Amino acid sequence: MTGDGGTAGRGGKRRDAQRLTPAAVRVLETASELFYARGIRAIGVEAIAEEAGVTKKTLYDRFGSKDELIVAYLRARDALWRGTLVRYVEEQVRTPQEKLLATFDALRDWLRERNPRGCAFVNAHVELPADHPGQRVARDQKTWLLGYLRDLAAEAGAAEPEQLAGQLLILHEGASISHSLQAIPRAAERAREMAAVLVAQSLAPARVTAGTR
Amino acid sequence: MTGDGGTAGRGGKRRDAQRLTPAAVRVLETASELFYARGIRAIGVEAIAEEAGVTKKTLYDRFGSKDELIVAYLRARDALWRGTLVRYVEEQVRTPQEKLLATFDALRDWLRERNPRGCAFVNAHVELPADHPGQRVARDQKTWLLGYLRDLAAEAGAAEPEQLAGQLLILHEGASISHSLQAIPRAAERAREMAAVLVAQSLAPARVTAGTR
DNA sequence: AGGCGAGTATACTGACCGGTATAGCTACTG
DNA sequence: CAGTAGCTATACCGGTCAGTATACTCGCCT
Repeated sequence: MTGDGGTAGRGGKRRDAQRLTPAAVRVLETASELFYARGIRAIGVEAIAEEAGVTKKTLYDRFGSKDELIVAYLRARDALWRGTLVRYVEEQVRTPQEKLLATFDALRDWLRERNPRGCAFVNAHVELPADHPGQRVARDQKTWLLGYLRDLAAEAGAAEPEQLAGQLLILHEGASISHSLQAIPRAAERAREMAAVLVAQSLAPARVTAGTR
Repeated sequence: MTGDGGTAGRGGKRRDAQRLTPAAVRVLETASELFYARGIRAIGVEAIAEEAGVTKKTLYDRFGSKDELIVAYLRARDALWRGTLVRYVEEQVRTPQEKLLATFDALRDWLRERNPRGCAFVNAHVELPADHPGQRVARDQKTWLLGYLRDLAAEAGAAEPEQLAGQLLILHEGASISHSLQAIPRAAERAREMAAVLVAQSLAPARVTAGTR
């Protein structure tokens, strides 16, 4: 027993929903699909409720408002991608620098499988107003990824992990968008090729020195 | 010569508005600012008309519908960015490979000056439904940029211009998005650094004898 | 036994938004 | 001089959408 039980002493009505009811799970799953596939602003709560086989009342009882549902959607997606990425990277025995490159393999699979519209956080950032709580989730996601890449870069012995991580993040975002726009075939693979060059360069004492400064 | 992107209107109706009336110019300028700054879906025609000092009737007389106004906005922005980029690249005497890198300097200035929300076409692509006519304008923009980069790459004597152009496009998009998300400071500069490495590598492979023509 | 959490069903409100209608004004031009 | 292009002003329509209200059912847990 977590002991948190609802001993009525609390005035505030908490709806944080750590544990979701079955209906809430369906709502969240449906919302995730529709928000991602057709855009957050483009889809209404009515459509979500209907598609989830739930009444609007239930939706509002569980999530409080569309804005909160949006945040829940982004958080769920955040957790999903983090898990997928880290699992992919750690899955096999790899050298640290192979791990850095493996993040692009993970991205390739992720985009290929069921994410034609690119990064949900970038999309949310574009769609939502600047002061929407979802913006924070989106930024946190990028901050986390940057940190993860930095850690891997440091582990690999990069000369300047922070800088390399920044470069790789740009490649991730660029590949994601280019895929979504269908501007370039196999964008993730191309980003990986670039990453390979940069990682190699960052690990080898400067030789090329393209330094136009 | 880049095969120009085309965008030739097929069997267009009237109201193509090559020459805009003074009121139409104000509407388009206002719409451009508001659509870009706050999002296409977030802003209504009423707000645009009011801000432009124009009645809704005039707006509809000139542009027909919000969708057509959106297309006009995207086309105008397309022309603006193409002009700015090409002018920047051709402005000074540069070697072909300096031109490739200069596109990132142009991007840096563009983002720094008045475009904190990144690429308007990426934003439009995210905001608009898949079958919206604006999607075509957005894709054409990317196709043009890819072609422009390919031509510069070929001019510079890159081993595989198409491939290099694709890489550089990914870098452009990645820098743009990273800037917009404020995930990385000086994203365009970092993208330029990466581009420098890739360009150097693309020109140097298999002892090219560096025929600096 | 009974209370409550979770849910269904349906109807409703209030705001906003894209687009239309009507009426009138001014300046140019054939 | 009359017609028309370009414009203002205002009111209105129909639809959509977030969110609320009411009333009722079912099953679990004290």
